[in-house]
Amino acid sequence: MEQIYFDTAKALKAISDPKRLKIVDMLSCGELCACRILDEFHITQPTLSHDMRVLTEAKLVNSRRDGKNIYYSLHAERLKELQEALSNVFTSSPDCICHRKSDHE
Amino acid sequence: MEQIYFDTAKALKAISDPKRLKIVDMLSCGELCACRILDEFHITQPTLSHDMRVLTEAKLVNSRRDGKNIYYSLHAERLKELQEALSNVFTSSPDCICHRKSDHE
DNA sequence: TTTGTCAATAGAAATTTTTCGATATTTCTA
DNA sequence: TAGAAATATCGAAAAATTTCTATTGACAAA
Repeated sequence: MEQIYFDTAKALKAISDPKRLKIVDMLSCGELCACRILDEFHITQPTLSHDMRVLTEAKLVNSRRDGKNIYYSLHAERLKELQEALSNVFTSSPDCICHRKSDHE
Repeated sequence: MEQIYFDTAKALKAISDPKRLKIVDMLSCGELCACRILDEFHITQPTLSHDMRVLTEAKLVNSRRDGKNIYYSLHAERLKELQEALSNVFTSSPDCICHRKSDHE
């Protein structure tokens, strides 16, 4: 199977959770520190840390340290790539598998 | 937490799998029967049946019976809605949570 | 350099997801 | 109507995810 399906699925999995989706939404207005994000949820600090790791490992979110705080922001380019990948999947393409012959036709 | 995050996350979860993402890609060229889809993967028939149920329950895919076969097709409107929901999440909005005051500011 | 604050990691329990073999259901055809 | 073909459902095992408590690590301020 083509790599693009694995890469796209991994990014989608990272945001296929209401909490992480809301975090991305929050970050869309600009960077926020972990403690600020934590305020919005009824979860423990390690749980948020895990969620942020999922988002950063999927390259959807950047992080930087400023003193004691970690600030998170969206990886805009990567998000755009994800949207484009989705558009490609959702719309017909000439080299689509379904244009090949099969025994069922 | 807002309902839109749950609804969107559920749809995303349905396609956050390389196999199901490829199935959507295949369907983007037009409807296909289950047996035709099964040909493309090294999985058993019950496994595909489960995957198709996930996609149809997320309303991303329609199904219809024609004789012995079940034909699947994309639910174009719903896919469009998903893309729009994602765009909203990815871009800044005036009522974003991060515009509210907090103790950290 | 000690102490307090913020975030990451370790380890574990609970839940969800994936995937299978076996079986049931639906429909066509002989 | 009996058998074959396509798909769905059941029940279970394995793997992945979620989320916690406890602890560690990084940094700043006193």
